[in-house]
Amino acid sequence: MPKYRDELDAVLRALADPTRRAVVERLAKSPAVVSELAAPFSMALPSLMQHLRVLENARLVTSQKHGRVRTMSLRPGALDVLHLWLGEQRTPAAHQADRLGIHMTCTTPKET
Amino acid sequence: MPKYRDELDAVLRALADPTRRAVVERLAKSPAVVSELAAPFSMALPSLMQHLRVLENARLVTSQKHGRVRTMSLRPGALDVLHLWLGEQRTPAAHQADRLGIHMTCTTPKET
DNA sequence: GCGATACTTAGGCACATACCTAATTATTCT
DNA sequence: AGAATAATTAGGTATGTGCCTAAGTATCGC
Repeated sequence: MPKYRDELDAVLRALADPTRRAVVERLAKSPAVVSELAAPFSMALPSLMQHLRVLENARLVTSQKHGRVRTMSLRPGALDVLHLWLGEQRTPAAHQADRLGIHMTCTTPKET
Repeated sequence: MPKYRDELDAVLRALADPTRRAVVERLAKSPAVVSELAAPFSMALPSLMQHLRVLENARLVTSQKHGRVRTMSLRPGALDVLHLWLGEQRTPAAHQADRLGIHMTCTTPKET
């Protein structure tokens, strides 16, 4: 039961950094190897690696190494825990907001 | 345009802390005054105030002072930006599911 | 085998964050 | 007015985070 909280905490902490969020955004499109992920950033490789480790510890991404190349992927359902929490927060206030016609961008998916 | 990113960044950073998240959870139920919010925590008041300031800067909450009492409320739609981002990160599989009208809401992600 | 490639490990520095106590301000109560 | 209450400001510490360089390990291609 407190597992959910820990999971959520790790996920939010991981996503609180712009670099890591950018990595997640990139991986949402498709898996990529470490050097691919590193390319867009003007950051030393070990620094990026550290971010990748954080993402992996938060179980947002997984990786597997083939030869000397490590491929990272976004874990399917990795963000579910966040969705769940968000859902819980839209209790009375959200309902009120809905009533008042204040926009609540619910689970309306976007096309890319 | 980069406003969205900044906003998202502030929100995620604010939510990355368990104390602040607990405050948000509390405020999702109803507005509350500072001392009410502080009560559940074994934390000095100024420490909690700092968290409240972070939440306010992230525009997750608003406050107004009447006399010597400050009442904090969750800003309606405060979490929309997160919802929006989350929607964008849905994996290709999720996009497909959306198209098909399958709702992939998580309940309890347990097993690995 | 040998150099190039793709990470990985180790160690270190600077600044941010989360907490504290003590003192202050501004209201409200008696 | 004077004491109690609610919040705020000021200032300090300890740990965490994000970044770096330098050096190491393990493959791959010739």
